[in-house]
Amino acid sequence: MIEELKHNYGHLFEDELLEEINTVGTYKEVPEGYRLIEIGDFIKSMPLLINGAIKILRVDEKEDELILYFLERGDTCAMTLACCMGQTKSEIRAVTETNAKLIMIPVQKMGEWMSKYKSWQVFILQSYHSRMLELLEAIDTLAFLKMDKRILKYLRDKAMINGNDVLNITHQDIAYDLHTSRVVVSRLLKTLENDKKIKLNRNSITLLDL
Amino acid sequence: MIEELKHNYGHLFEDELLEEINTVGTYKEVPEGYRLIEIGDFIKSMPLLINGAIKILRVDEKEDELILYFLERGDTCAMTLACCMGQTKSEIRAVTETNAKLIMIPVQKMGEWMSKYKSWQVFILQSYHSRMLELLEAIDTLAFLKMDKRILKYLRDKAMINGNDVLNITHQDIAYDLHTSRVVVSRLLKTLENDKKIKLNRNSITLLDL
DNA sequence: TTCGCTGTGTAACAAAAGTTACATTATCTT
DNA sequence: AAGATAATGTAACTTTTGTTACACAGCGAA
Repeated sequence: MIEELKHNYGHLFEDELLEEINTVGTYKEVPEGYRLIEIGDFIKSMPLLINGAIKILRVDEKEDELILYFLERGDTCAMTLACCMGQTKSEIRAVTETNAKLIMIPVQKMGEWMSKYKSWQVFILQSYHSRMLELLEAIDTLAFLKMDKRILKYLRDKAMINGNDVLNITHQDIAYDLHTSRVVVSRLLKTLENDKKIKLNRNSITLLDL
Repeated sequence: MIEELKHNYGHLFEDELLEEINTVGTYKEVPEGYRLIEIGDFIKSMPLLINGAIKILRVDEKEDELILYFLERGDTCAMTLACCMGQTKSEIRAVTETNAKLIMIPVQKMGEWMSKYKSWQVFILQSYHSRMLELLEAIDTLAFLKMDKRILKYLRDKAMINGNDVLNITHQDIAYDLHTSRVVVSRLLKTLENDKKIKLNRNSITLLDL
């Protein structure tokens, strides 16, 4: 695991810290669609993403979902950070978007390394910052965009994350992530197809306007 | 300023840190409605709020606004934190909701104190966490609530912040904060009045259902 | 091949929010 | 008191989104 660590985090952390991570961290491989974190979970370890992607969702009392953002290689979950530090429950759901490899770090180490390694401190603060910006982007999307633009943005983000312009996804899946209804999604997708922005097939959507 | 500092932050910081804050910080009194931070500003100092309240807004290219949350006594602006650390521009607008007293801390000190004072480290991380939770609440509001509930929530938050159930505010003001139109606000407020939840007067709204 | 399930297309209607337009009322200015 | 200005009320209409209902197509299992 040390080579993968170096490859993904070598430019961020000094060797000593990489060694420590290697020693106390647990390597974990997770299949696509696995629920890493559930609302209300107490978090005992924090994930460093080695490869793959993770989808972060907000869920309300009625189990209505809304996608917040995706995490990629080199990212960590700031919400988890917060939960670790504050000993509070998770406010979000995390689901693997693709197969993923992670390293789990026990909570106690986080605070310890904060004082010990400047690079870790910077990493944690920057993670918070990035996640904050992603939440702001999610807010912009909700507040300022109509549903057709939201769908388009969602498809583009997803294509980016998966590194593929052909998305294997159903209209119902999109409806869940954007917290709307399947009929609305089908309707707007059809308009996007007529505008030559996408191509629709059963269980797949191809992005055309890149 | 040292007494006010102790009164508001004494339970958080050790005496030595309070002394440092007192030495390097600048005391500042700001009237209601003053723009503390504008989108795109480079932040050179970070504010500790002594009393009063600050409204944090998101603004898009077309100058459309949306309220994110209010800051109160004892809070600091995590977005400012992020900007300070990362040397990036502000992503939000901050306007005093009431007259306010603040202490401005120069950027350089932030990182310095992070390593030097455990209490400062905890304070900064908790601030990030709190602001993160407020952004999530803003997202919930946008994604899961209809406009009538959003208005009611807004009025309650505002009453809480101002410590007064009588709000001196116009329908247009509300429309700006919630990013909708004045007509929509007037219409829904009238319905809320008919439901005996509020009492409407020119330039003021009284909350009835507490 | 037939059956059944899942996914998609679409019509018809309802609800929510946004827009335009104008009347009315309160408050301030002169 | 008269006129100007700002704030509110409301009607009529449009657009956007959500809901219900149903037809039909693709595809795998029996």
